Amino acid sequence: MKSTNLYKGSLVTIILKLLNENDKMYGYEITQKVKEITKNELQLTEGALYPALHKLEAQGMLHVEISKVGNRVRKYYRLTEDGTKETVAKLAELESYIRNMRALVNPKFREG
Amino acid sequence: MKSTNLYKGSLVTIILKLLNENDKMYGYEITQKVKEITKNELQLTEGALYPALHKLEAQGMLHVEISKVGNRVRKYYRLTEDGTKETVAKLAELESYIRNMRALVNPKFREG
DNA sequence: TTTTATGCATAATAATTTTATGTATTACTT
DNA sequence: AAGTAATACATAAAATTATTATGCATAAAA
Repeated sequence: MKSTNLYKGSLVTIILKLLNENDKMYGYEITQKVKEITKNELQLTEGALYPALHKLEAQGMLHVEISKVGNRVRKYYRLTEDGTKETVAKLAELESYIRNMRALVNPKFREG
Repeated sequence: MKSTNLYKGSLVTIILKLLNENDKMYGYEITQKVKEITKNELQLTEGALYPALHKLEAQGMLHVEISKVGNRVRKYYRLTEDGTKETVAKLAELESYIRNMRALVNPKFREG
């Protein structure tokens, strides 16, 4: 992740949501998708991405499927059932975070 | 900071914005203000807050003014000029972050 | 009078990410 | 044909940030 330090803690949410939307993806593909969607504003670093994928897999959130394209190895990741549940939870957390930050930063968003 | 790990990296933004809005505040007051605004959803931990205030002071973003209320010491923090500039920058970063996260998480927010 | 609230502080630990590497295949350019 | 850029994985050391656990002390409330 290369950008502001605000993105700290957002990596898992991003990975889960993209997998939720795209069925299966491999690591490099995720980095490219993020660059594309954010118009180069956010670049996932490999040193953050791969350990995060491995951890999610170890936690049973993702299932891996190794594929070979020519002589090159690809690891396709897919959400498990638990991963899908976790995605929902993470998205709710993000909405809550955004709501709270908006309230903190903009008095207009503070309700009585 | 006690909540999701999404808040990692947001502490400085929160502190600067509250000081920008309230002219001067002391540490404990900041924790209470955050609780109030977020309706207890976000609790700043002292172990995070005080070191952050000290660091911002060392960086020249904040100016301290010690005050005594009864026998109790309070440290009022106030933005310096640099601190005010930094606040503007941090708020812009937050908006950018929210925009990017919305795009990542909600296809509706992706523009061509 | 004892608990809760106010008010500061720091140190050890944990978690997450950056930076720096490393390996290897494939495509593009000159 | 050779060199560079892109694709694709991986990990380890260092840095950053926050949590947890303390510690001290005053003031208010039960």
